[in-house]
Amino acid sequence: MGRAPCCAKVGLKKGKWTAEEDEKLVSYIKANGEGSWRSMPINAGLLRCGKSCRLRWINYLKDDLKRGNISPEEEEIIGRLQASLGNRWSLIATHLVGRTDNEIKNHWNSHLSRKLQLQRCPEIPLPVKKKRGRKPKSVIVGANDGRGKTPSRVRKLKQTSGDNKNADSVDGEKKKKNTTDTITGDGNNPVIAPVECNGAPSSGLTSENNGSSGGEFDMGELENMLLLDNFEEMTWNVDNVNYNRIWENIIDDSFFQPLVEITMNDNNDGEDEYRNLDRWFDPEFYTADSKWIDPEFYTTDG
DNA sequence: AACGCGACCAACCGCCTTGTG
DNA sequence: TCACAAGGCGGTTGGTCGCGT
Repeated sequence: MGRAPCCAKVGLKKGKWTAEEDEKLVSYIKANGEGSWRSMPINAGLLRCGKSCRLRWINYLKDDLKRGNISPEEEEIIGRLQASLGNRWSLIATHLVGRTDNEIKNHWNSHLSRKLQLQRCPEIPLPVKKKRGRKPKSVIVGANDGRGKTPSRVRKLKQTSGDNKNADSVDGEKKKKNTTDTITGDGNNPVIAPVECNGAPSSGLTSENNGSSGGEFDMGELENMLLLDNFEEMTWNVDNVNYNRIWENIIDDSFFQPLVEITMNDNNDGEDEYRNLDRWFDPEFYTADSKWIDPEFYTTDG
């Protein structure tokens, strides 16, 4: 039993907004600014609940919204961010100027998720539907359309931190109904559980076992990665230990997904440790000394 | 022309998070 | 520390549109 819905009050209008209502809302916000959503409808002379006003403003009436079809470039960004961040639409929306979380979410649910699954797992048959009805605005393409780049490697890395608690969970169980959230981990360091897909190209970084050690580390593959434009190296020193981290640049120069951390053990057995950074990463809160969540370790000996 | 069906998307619902006293 | 209110978020619903039969 949750809180009673805010729109349960008798007499409040629901459903489509009229042009007159839009006008009232816009003129009120332009005169008084955003905020105080609960009292706003009364002050603005609207028979709507505050939440409804907020949603209408954010998703439809704001000046800086970009209307129209989502471009292939935007789809590329959405796909990569969704792979990295999960269904955190509001966070994803901050990387797309003029797009709202609702718009991105709708676009994802309506055809991007299907499109990307075709690209990543073409061998998995999608539910066959009789092809009828309206053609989609943006044509759904198959795996070989030339636009689908290698999916974020993070998705292919094995998730091993099974006892991490989801920040959204209560008593170990998610309260929301029908949730398909793939993010695990604690509130500060949630981790995206990978999508298993036999058709995904091998990165050489994926361990076949769930143990904390062992597994093959393909140095050749790592070197090949470093030749790509979207991978970069970063090194630093903490307590006389050199760290060398490989980053995957998944969006632009300001958004990197850490992929592999290499700890240089120059002073003991000469083995370097390769740590699979199979963890979710929020660039807004990331610092170099962030705690890892149950990472996998790899050694040069394999 | 009428109907059925799928695509689209605005809006709703319910839970979580944050702010405040 | 706790309770409450308000804001925010993500999942879902349902109305509308347009194409195929």
